[in-house]
Amino acid sequence: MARSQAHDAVGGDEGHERKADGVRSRVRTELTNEILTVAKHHLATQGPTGVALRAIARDVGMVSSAIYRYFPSRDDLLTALIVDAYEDLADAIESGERKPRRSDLRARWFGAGRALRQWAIDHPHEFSLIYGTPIPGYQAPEATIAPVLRASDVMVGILRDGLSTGAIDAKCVTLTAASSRALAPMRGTYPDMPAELLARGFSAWINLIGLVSFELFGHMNNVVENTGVFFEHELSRLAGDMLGQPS
Amino acid sequence: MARSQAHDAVGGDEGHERKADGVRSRVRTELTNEILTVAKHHLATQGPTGVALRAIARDVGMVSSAIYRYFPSRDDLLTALIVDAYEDLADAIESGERKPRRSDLRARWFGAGRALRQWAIDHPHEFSLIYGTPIPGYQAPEATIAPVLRASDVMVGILRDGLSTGAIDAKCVTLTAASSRALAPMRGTYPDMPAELLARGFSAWINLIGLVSFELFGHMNNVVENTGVFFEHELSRLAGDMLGQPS
DNA sequence: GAAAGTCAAGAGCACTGCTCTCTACCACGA
DNA sequence: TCGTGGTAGAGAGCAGTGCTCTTGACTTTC
Repeated sequence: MARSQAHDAVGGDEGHERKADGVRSRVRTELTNEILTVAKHHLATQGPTGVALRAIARDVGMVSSAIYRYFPSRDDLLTALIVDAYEDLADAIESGERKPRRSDLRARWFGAGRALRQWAIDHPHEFSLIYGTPIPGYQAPEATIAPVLRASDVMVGILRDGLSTGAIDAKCVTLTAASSRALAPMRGTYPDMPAELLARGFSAWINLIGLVSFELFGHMNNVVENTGVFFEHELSRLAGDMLGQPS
Repeated sequence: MARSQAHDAVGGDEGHERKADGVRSRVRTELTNEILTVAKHHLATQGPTGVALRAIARDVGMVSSAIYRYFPSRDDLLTALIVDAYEDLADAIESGERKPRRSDLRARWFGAGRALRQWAIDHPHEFSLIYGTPIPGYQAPEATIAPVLRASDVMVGILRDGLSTGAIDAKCVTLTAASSRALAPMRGTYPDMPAELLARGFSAWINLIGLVSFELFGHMNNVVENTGVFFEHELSRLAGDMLGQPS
């Protein structure tokens, strides 16, 4: 839930935290939590423009300048919300993929995909914060790496299981030497996986996010009538590409 | 370039334009153009937040309230910029697809895809305005339908030519009855095309936009080293899916 | 030439992020 | 136990935003 990170971001020198929790620091984290909760509510109801320090301060019951004791700038507050959203999304995907029995790779893929779409529909502003236009001055903090990996771990996990049981053919896609080289960072993250399969998985992931973005951002108007059905169709197509055709 | 639309949006009752161009209306369109030019410059250099009526008015050399004579609100100005961006993008894709000889479907697809990516890289804020997070209160005006169709016409054109020469197998993808029904609006736009092929083409288009978004929005950091090479790889994969493997 | 319509200008409202100073207060060390 | 230093919130203020309304000048039309 990223609260501790937000706290650290303000506190700065950890030398003061060795004494653990005095009364003061406890009140501090409590207030930090309250600010974040109110900010999350504003984000969910009014979007990013609704995350205004003054408005949040009004709701929390303190003066606007006091907020700066907890978050040095509005961007820092938004960053905390972004980290929160990443964690939330990872939770949703993980729980969606965990429901089917482990041997049914296709069901696990569908579970993860559906969870992603449903979360995006339920939290449009949070999804936009992650996969929409980035905030101007902002660049992804370190804290987002972990939850991003959690989501990709789920997807790679499906492929890995399919590979070990022989359900997936690693050579399903051809990859030129240059393309393989281009994927070096990802191959470093999952050194046990064949590059071909990683490439295919990343493609599918991009496709998935693209699908949800298209739907959420209104680019399916006048094109697709029933976006849910179309999403299922695409999910099935991608499953076929990665895991082979259904039995 | 959407200037005339923007003008109409303000003028409102067309009954006054029958007398064609008096001195006054000519000055008016000239000023409208200047405002839009300045706004485009601000958008390109500082992003959407830089499109501030007061700042634009300062550059144009008039008082802020005067802008409202030409654009009733900031959203209307942004809408004009969005329409402009759509037209610009359609221009780029069309010219990119038109370079190779007509019989080389694969080259035409690559030309269109590369043009899309290059335009997005050259105009990141304009791309974000179109395919990024939508503006809160905003919904796509009628004027965007035409340029969107221009882009999709290019893609469908490639598929149509491949179909007529027999290079493409229409039955390359299976489509359930429900999926076919879900695509009713698109099928209405291109009644001569088989639904299977339209579905495949739309998928590829979503994939393309997703790829460019991922790259532009920084989601390929720590994953892909050479995004250009990866994009070519994906372009090739999508071409294989739609047009068959290269000779 | 007078009436009608159009326009820029200016003041003003309600916001925004952010900085600065000032004064309480609380926890800690001597 | 009493100072003292760091932390807290409060308030004023700056520069900017979108937007509205009124006022006076101008152009077009009859």
